Amino acid sequence: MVGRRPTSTCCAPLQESALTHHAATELAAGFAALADPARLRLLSLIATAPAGEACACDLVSPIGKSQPTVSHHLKVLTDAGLIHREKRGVWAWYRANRSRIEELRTALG
Amino acid sequence: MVGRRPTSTCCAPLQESALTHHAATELAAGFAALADPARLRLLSLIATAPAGEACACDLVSPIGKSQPTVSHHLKVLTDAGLIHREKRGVWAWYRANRSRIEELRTALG
DNA sequence: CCAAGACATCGACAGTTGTCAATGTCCAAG
DNA sequence: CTTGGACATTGACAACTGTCGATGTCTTGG
Repeated sequence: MVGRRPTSTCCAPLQESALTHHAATELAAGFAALADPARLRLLSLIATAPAGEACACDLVSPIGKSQPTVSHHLKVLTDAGLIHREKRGVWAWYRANRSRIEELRTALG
Repeated sequence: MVGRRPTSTCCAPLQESALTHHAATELAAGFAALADPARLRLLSLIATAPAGEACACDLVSPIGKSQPTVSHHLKVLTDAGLIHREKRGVWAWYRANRSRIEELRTALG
């Protein structure tokens, strides 16, 4: 009953085979980024934004937290690979990384 | 815009509409339970166990943590609704709550 | 009733995390 | 060059989390 999993992507669905220590760590990091209400709302705001991208300047007031705090959460999401940041002029534009989200979704399959 | 979310489940997919504060909090609690390698491995061990259930006595050594620590993680998963606990005699048997897992999976859709 | 085993709970401690005010950095407009 | 605005980074602090040893609570077998 040792693990037999395709190391192709990050990890096989939870309900198909037991996770290795490494795969579990990788997955947990992803879910940790989702484990905060403010970040979930940021991600949903970005994912549902027109043209698929949102300016940081439009993300502060809806969240109801300070600008540094929102900036921090955006960094956490970025580091986890869930969103992508692009600086254009003075503004920072964010878009959702659908494949990374799908990766985590698949793990729950 | 407080809106129509299907009160049947917890919340609409992230990429379809912005999350309310309440829905985000509810979802975040679920993902927080998944945000630890040990808990992900426990969940995968339980979900892939024969007959769909696993005895706590078989979950300690694979995880490589102490018995109280494993017990703690099982409680976190239980409180988050991801697994269900049933005491039979001296042993505690756990089974995965597929619908709760599916709920979180749907949110990532 | 007693002893042993399975599991949960407690208490303590270190490490991590969310938050904000203050400050830094970069860009654009004058 | 100077100013103002948009974000990021830093520092500090309280709150939370993972971990373990010790201990408590049941249940079963004798």
